[in-house]
Amino acid sequence: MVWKMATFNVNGIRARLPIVLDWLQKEAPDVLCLQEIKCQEKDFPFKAFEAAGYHAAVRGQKSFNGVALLFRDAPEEIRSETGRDVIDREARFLAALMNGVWVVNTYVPQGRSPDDPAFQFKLGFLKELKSWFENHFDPGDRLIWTGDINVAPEPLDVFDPKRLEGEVGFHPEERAVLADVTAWGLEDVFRKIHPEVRQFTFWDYRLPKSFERNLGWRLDHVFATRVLAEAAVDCGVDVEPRGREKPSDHTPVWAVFDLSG
Amino acid sequence: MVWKMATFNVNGIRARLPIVLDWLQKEAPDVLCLQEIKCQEKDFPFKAFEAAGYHAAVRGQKSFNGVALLFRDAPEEIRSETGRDVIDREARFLAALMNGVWVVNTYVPQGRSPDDPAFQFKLGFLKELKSWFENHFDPGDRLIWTGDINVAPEPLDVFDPKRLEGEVGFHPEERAVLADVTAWGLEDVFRKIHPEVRQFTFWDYRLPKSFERNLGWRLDHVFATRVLAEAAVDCGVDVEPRGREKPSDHTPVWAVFDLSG
DNA sequence: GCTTTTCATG
DNA sequence: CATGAAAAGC
Repeated sequence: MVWKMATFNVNGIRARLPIVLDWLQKEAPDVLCLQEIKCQEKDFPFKAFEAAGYHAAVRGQKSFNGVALLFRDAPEEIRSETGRDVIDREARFLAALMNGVWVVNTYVPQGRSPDDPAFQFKLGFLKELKSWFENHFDPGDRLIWTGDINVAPEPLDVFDPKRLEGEVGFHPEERAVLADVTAWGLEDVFRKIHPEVRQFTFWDYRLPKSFERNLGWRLDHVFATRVLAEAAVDCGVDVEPRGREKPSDHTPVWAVFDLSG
Repeated sequence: MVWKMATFNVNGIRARLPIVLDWLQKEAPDVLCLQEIKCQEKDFPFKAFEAAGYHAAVRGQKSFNGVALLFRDAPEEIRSETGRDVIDREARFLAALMNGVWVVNTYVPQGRSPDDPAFQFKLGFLKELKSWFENHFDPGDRLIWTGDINVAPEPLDVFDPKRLEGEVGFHPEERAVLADVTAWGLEDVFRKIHPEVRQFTFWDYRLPKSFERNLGWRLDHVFATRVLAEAAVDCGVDVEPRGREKPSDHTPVWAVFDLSG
């Protein structure tokens, strides 16, 4: 069975509804992980997605954050909480077991600035996630950790690594903590398939013409346990939605896996 | 010379720009009087109108009110103040002499409720306008008073005169004051041309499906001095803009005059 | 309902 | 440069 997943930080699902619906139609993933839906469950546009053939699970919050999963086939299990302090503090986590794969969708805190308490919140979130993986899963399981991870892992993943070194999103401490999480047993699927490609997933609204000048960051990831990463057939970033009218500042990342084995 | 004027309460010119541009293209009036532009002069979209072949005069105010004139040919004179207390208090008045006709564009205060100070403000505005006409013009001049007058003159001008009797916009006191202004020497051009037609120009957003059910009011008017009213060739309400996506709650009223005589 | 301002967040 | 919220006005 060939299985396609994707992740998209939409920056407000209500504002981005036409773009997301068009993308579902065009790419027809089995699952789409959303971040920054910026609404409560009661305000989530379930109907529009039903009409497009997708069901949804939502972990909402008023105004900020919020994550969701859109899927064609009912998941076997859904988790919107880890029972831990940091991760559960805001609506940033939603996991589901679908087609035998655990899909863990996170909106990792942005971190604000390295000397802000938000930065420690970000590091704490990542550390807690690692311990949650350790306690609930085995690196031999079929598991994907995806979403807006808000960390660019390598110099190749930011538009100007010298200038951006030490900035939030490309700070050595974050990269070390991220490396520690993935060291549990996760591979960066995009990087595995495209070892040398400089491809971003986020372009800041506040930097003038950032998208036109490709001044971006690769912050949205698909990490998979080794068994799954070896089953990855393809992985890519679709830049089209970022070029449309009223785009999100992020654009979708997708991956295809052959789950036959 | 055949001359076409129109009036449109846009409820925010920035939000209504596409609708107004389409309407100018479609109807090509010589003058379009706008009300409730809801912006300061510095935020008025002059450029977009220039590109469409129209120049603008603006009496702006932050957030509320605001009136403007769009015209093809430069006016001979423009007035944005009367020098009076009530009319000049807010951005609700803009007059220009164009093609030998004085076009007086007003956004008459809505009045809020009959026991609110805003209601007296509305009555005072109308009374002051009458005295301004008396002091500056002669009923024999070519003059048009137009805009959102916020009064339905007759039972035929509201969707349910029994139910609405005494409500703001159809209160006997306002109708009396309006009748007193027009008694100076102004005719209701729409009503002169269509003596029996029940045609509204405003449908409240807050009343569910008001437009679809035609639960409206005729609040936007073209009053002309007798000489001019006799030169009126046609007058109508264009309901199309009110039926579009993201409409204003008002729709344009237009009139055509034969100015040859 | 709909548009505006101001505010908080990214 | 975006989003969403809240309040004021009609």
